Amino acid sequence: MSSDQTLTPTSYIVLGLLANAGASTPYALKQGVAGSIGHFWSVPHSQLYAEPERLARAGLVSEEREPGGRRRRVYAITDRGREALASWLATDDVRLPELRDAGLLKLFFGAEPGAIAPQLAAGHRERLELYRSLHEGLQRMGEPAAGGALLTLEAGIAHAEVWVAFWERLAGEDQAGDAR
Amino acid sequence: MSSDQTLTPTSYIVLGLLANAGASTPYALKQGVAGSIGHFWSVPHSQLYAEPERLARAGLVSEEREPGGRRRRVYAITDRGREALASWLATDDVRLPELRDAGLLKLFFGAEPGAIAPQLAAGHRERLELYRSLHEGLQRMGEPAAGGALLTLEAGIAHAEVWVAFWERLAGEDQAGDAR
DNA sequence: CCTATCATGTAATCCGTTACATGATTAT
DNA sequence: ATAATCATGTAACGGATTACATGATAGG
Repeated sequence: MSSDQTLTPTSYIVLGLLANAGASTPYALKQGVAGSIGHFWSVPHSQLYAEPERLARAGLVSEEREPGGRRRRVYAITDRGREALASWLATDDVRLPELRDAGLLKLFFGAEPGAIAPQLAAGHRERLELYRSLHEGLQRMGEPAAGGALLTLEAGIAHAEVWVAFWERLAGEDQAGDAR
Repeated sequence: MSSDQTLTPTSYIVLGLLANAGASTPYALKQGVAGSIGHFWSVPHSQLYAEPERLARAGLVSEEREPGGRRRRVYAITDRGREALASWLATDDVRLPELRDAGLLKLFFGAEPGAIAPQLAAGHRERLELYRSLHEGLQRMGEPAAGGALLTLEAGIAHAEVWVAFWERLAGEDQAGDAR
């Protein structure tokens, strides 16, 4: 019951996944992240070994070992973990996110747009199409309780569209300038 | 000349500011960040004391002390620092940024949109208006060499618009649902 | 058989966040 | 004078990145 109270976003990702998927090994968490929220907030797999340990120390998850074979660690969310997750979900802590985009940083400091815009445009376009197909897939199989994922993807789509338009504009302008 | 080569975005922010503004104290760097790039990529002031030290060890900036008074440290970019900055600006390292938005995270894990949307909508709207006025100001005083800042603000405006629309939609939908 | 890739974990390093602290100015 | 804010720094702690490592499983 040493609840230090300083939970990070990584903590809530682990708690959230455990709440949705039930007891999981770190590897299962890794799969869970990769297949869903990881598109918007990735977590290196080493953290998915370290973080459940911390949460176990805080009493928010329980830790057991598989009986046979590799005796892997299996984590499950506890009642206190559910409480912590629920109270986080309910609070309106409005820390506005920053863009923190390395491409923008370069642009700001005077990089030639043509040197970076095409690659970024292509990357964001690819991501945009992934989001669209994921969204379509989720919608098609009318999952209940997938509402959060749908909304998340909608936000991702809108942002990817903005980025594609932005970098494509710069790529185009530069190309025009060079061609003249 | 111990060039470890592992420069972070913070490193380039410091190098970029020193290249643009000339020799600066950490406090001047802090002002520089706050007034410009800090809107998109903030850096706590403690880093603006630590980072120049690292860069000095790597030979990318020089460090001197004011002769009189407080003998504050003054940093200036060196030729090697300019090279490092220029080569970073020229490379098309396409690490796509992630959204990493705490609000989205909550949404994904099932938060009630109405609990968080209004605050976020308001916050993003405020930021949007700041960006617009900064953009207008920059444009009005037709600075040369402010092209990067203008483009950065244009990206910021487009993203803020997307966020405002997204959270306002959720705030509205929820309100409608509650009102019934 | 051999070699990729998947699965599963540990270790080291370090940046970044978060306090803590105190000297100067300015305002009341 | 005294409070408040600006200016200027230091210290500690810990999460995140990155690399290192090795056992299974499947494909060729």
